[in-house]
Amino acid sequence: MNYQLELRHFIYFLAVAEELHYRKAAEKLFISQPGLSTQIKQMEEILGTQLFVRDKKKVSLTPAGEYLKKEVEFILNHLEQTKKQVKLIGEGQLGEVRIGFLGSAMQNVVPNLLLGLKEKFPTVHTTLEELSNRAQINAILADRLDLGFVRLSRVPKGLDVRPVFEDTFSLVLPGDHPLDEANFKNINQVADEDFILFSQDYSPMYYDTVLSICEDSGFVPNVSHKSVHAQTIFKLVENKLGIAIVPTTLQHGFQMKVKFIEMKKIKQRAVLSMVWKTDNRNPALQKCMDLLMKL
Amino acid sequence: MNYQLELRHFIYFLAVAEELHYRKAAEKLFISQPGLSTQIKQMEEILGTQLFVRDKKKVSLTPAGEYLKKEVEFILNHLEQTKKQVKLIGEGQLGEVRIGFLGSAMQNVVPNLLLGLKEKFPTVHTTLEELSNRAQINAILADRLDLGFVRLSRVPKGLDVRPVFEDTFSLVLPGDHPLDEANFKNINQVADEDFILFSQDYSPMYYDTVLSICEDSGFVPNVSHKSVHAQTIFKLVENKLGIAIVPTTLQHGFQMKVKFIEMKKIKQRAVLSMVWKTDNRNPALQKCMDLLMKL
DNA sequence: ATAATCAATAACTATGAATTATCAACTAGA
DNA sequence: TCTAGTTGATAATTCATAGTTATTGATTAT
Repeated sequence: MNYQLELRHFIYFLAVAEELHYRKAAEKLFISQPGLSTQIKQMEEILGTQLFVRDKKKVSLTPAGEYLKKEVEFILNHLEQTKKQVKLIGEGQLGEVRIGFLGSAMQNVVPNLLLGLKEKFPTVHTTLEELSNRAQINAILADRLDLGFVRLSRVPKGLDVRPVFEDTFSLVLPGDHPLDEANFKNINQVADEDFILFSQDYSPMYYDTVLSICEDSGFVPNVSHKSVHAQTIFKLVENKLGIAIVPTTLQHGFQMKVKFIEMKKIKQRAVLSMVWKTDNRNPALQKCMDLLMKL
Repeated sequence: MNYQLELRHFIYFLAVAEELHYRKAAEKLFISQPGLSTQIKQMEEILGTQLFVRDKKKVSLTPAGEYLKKEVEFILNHLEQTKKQVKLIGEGQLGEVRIGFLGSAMQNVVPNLLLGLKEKFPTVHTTLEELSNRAQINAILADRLDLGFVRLSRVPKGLDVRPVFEDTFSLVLPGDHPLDEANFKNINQVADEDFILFSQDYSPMYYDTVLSICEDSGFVPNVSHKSVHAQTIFKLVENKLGIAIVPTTLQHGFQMKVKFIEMKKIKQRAVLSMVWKTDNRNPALQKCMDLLMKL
């Protein structure tokens, strides 16, 4: 005698409220009329209110039933929507991917990913945050980020990495520097200059790589300044406070009195990788990764 | 294996989503852990989506589950509200009463009813419509009105009537008419004047009653004008186009150069009755009627 | 190792939804 | 005023399945 309301009740109720006829409603529901009768009666008992008036030969709604009908229509409709949404999210057709990236990834990889997402999965939303390598790794481990774009060769256990973009390095020189594309041969030519590099803790891999480039040429660079922003580095070069070595694509999007000399011959590459938590179950992330494989 | 989603599923789901722990959730729900496990699994099957990730020693929500949790919270909350509302409407504590009335009922009975409702059942709303006797009867029969205030002695089958207010009749005379409260004795004194009365089809009972008043005095009135609005009748009297006989309380609320002489001695009374459909199940109407019994 | 704790699985029980069969109340034709 | 044919409500029964107990396998902690 202490029953609970169930969706079944609502569906049955709505059928009767629409047909105002038990037998016809029962037929529509593919159940027997007595079953329907008892369920409606039970429902009235649960709610503590008469919902239908069964008068001589005709069924009609009470005001409470009238009210409930509207509500049930809303609830069942809302439910149907919810079911669809849940399914879509489960399939990764819908949802959110939280992306972190190094500033240098914004030149190329991240915009392409966003464009691809917009085209193939327009219902997948993204949040973007520019973060250092370390900050991205921490955020991913703490489940505050789904996907990161970093320059690291090794990542903590539980995370997966995969290179997505390889870039040559370019020398960054003041606009009026004697060296140019034509007379540049070897990085030894600038061995005595001051160097401006990205900070180690912003991207140790980059730092190590640049040092190894110099090492391969037989000198140790004199690092006078370190920074975390390309903008700052270029500004320092422009003001003749030193020269820099940066990933080639970084040059796009800045308007500075500096010149870039791409060093195609040196073997080191600036590798941008994506990182994610191995057990991340965000289905929208899967769609993202599929897309990145193709870029 | 073709199950239906039920509210039970939602309640179970929410418990697990909150506890993120099957055994604890099951305890909270007073069911066994295996039962809970199978129900959640079934739910995931119905929705076609994983809702929880059961990893080494810890349960967590998938994005789809995260979304569903919010929706379920909303739905269950909305449902609880609805249940309460339905109960209240069933008890007549809430709802709407559609009232029709003759203009003359607005002087006294209807305002008192509204005041009483506001005090005792502030959640019962009303809609008001000034309508003729006939229009009210039709509207009540067609279920467009719950309650009417009419001047009729007989009503069609299926409707109930009950007098709610008895009023004496008053003579309405131009302001400068020789007759007044002091020298008035008998309606015979105005037997030769022109009479202005409410139209028969607006209220046949009133019409008959006025005629019977005259008849009792031994004359047949000369009816020069008929109208449906007190305002019009008073205006005509003011302009000396005739005199009128109206229910006494009608005089309130008008500012006219007319004088009223209450005829307490004549036996006829202007009876205002309430009418309603015998089988009207609007519980808010019951509250209305209870109130009117006490007025 | 051992014990403890997690969720999942298997076999079983028992609740109660749904069925069939029937009834009582009413309507509409002969 | 008889049927015959509606209507929804009851009663007895069947049967699906939610929920139970008992157990397992996997993992963690001591």
